[in-house]
Amino acid sequence: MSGSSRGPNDPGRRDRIIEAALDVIAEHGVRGATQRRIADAAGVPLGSVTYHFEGGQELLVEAFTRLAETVSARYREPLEAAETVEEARAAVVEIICGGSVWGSPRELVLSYELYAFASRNPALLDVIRAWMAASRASLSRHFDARTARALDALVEGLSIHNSMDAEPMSRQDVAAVVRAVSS
Amino acid sequence: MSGSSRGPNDPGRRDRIIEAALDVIAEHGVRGATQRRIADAAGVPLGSVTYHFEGGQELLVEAFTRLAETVSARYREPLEAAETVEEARAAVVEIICGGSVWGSPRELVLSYELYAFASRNPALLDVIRAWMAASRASLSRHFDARTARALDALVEGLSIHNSMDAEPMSRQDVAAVVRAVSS
Amino acid sequence: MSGSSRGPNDPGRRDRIIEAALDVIAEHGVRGATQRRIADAAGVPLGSVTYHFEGGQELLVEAFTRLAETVSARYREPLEAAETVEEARAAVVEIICGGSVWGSPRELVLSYELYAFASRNPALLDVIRAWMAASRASLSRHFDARTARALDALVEGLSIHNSMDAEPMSRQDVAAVVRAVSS
Amino acid sequence: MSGSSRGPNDPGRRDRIIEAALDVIAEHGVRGATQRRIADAAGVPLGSVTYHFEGGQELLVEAFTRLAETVSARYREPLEAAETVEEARAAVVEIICGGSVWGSPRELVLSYELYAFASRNPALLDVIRAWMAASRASLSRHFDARTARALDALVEGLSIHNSMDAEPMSRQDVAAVVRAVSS
DNA sequence: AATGAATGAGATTTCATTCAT
DNA sequence: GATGAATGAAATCTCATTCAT
Repeated sequence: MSGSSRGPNDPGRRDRIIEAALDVIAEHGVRGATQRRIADAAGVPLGSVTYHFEGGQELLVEAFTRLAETVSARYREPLEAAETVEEARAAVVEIICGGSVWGSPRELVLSYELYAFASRNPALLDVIRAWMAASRASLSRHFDARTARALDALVEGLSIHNSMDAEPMSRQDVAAVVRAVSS
Repeated sequence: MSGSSRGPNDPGRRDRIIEAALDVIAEHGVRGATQRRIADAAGVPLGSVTYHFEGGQELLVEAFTRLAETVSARYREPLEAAETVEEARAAVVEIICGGSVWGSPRELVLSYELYAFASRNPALLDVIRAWMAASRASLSRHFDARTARALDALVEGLSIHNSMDAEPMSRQDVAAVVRAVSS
Repeated sequence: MSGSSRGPNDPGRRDRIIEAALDVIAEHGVRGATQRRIADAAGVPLGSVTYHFEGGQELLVEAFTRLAETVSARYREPLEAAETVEEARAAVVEIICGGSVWGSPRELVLSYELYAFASRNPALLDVIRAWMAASRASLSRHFDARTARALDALVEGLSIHNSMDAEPMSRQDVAAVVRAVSS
Repeated sequence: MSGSSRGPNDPGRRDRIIEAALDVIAEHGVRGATQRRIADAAGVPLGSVTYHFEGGQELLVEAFTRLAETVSARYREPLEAAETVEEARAAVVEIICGGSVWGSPRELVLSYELYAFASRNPALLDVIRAWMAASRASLSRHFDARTARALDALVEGLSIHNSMDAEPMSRQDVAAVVRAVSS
């Protein structure tokens, strides 16, 4: 009975492949995210990728879905913790300036890849819409619908520009803009 | 004798290939932008692509550079035409809601691909920075630096979200947000 | 059920490709030794060549290494069989004139290709040096070091010239020269 | 009348291409001797190579023919200058050990390429035979036919081995072998 | 005569997928 | 269930040659 052949010997493997896929996409882009590279990054044999995922498309969809969920969760937390409008504004500033949501350039780069990829993939477009809806729902606990939407867009735009600018906008200026939009 | 479009004399060919590359990227993504597809889209033989461009990377860089210049120009025009702050605000609203800058989903999709691609290509990062600087310069004719930056980010964020939302933010609401940020 | 030569189980395939490579080099030169031709000669699909060898360079190096080992072994045998100096001289003459070492023009032609190729490949230069050292070691069982070296060079030079001359040097004359060098 | 279009503007160009071809073969092998590389090495446009030579084969044949003539001439001179047998022996030793004939590894490497290439090119085989005949004729002024042939082979073999050995045979030893063969 | 542009053929390489075990 | 071997398709790249000027 030693070494049973029933059941997965490595239950976390599927997850590891998904995480590795995101790493590879961040480093090489969707274009360079070949199954072999993903397998290497995950430390599993190539056949394992084909075994766990029916084609490369499926793996990409799952990876991006996970990305959206992860980032979305990190977005929601500080907003749900806020109890006053003032705290909510501070949370928005933190999301834009702090490293808590877009922890590293990694997530932001991945989001560009996601947007590009989702343009041709309806399933992922739905994932993005759900993500956006969740973000706005969190904001709506503190702001009216239109302001929530505007703040959400502001987070998006400032995050992108800050990541590309030589010097990002100061936290103080971000706070001023957030206040202007939300009052 | 009337200018055949083939043979040794086709001075616009290089340009046509670049335009075709953008079309193919918009339709199939950077991942699907193979040289053969680009050649077919441009109506030139495959060898012509490798003749005019030293490898696929160079072609992508040139194509994205052209994209940035084109979109940047379309962004600048309405702002430079504006003569009062009020007109400038209207121009910003038009850029976000109208079809003049992001004429079609095409340009927006291409910009996602560009952001993703530029993350791994310093030369293109510089192109993007120049684009952003030009946009802000146009805005700075009417607004102070911080506001210019904020509006630029707002354009980015709202454009993206509007393109993905089932129903985009109304022009009226956009105008309200623009006014809030710029006063 | 009788061992099909295809499918996932063909352990000799790597070897067959190497042999085929030597055949193709002999017939078409290193210049004409394309992977497709080698694959055809080995009776395997093209993909199989790239699967077993990391690039064409590796295949060439392995093929030439095998050539050196094969020819070297054939060189050594008659010399190790010899028990007297007289028999050793006869063995040298046999190596030069008989078909035992340079069985066919094939091996000699291959050795030109090897020398040319090794000029730009340190690993193969080492293989050749080992080959030469082995040859001299065999000769040194019967002759002093300097004579061994001279005889080895003589074998080389006469083999080459005989293969290109319209009429090779007679066995009798070869024997005389060998005697002159080794006394 | 300035810049007449009649007649070749650059009469030495054909020669320069041939020399460049030998340089490229020495550096990259016949396999790497592409017309583009040769054109670059000669400092002429690519079209010029096709213009002066009907196909790459012709260029290679001419280049190797020139090589044979050049090396052959350098071989002949010291032997024709010799007036006694003793001087002739010294000349042979000089050919093997000195840098006068195989001035650099370049010529020797080129000769491997030539031998390999000539195996599949009858015209070049004739060039090699003529070269060998000329060498022997020079030697025959001082030695009998059989000895001439043996010395010629010895030159070949020792040159090759010396070029590959970590340490070449000493001039003194070479002289002893030459004497042994030629007495 | 001479050449740069152009192109088709083909060589190399990469890749997703299949399959036997 | 899991995987290494294997392969065909296709993408990239190289090259000799052709052609209009």
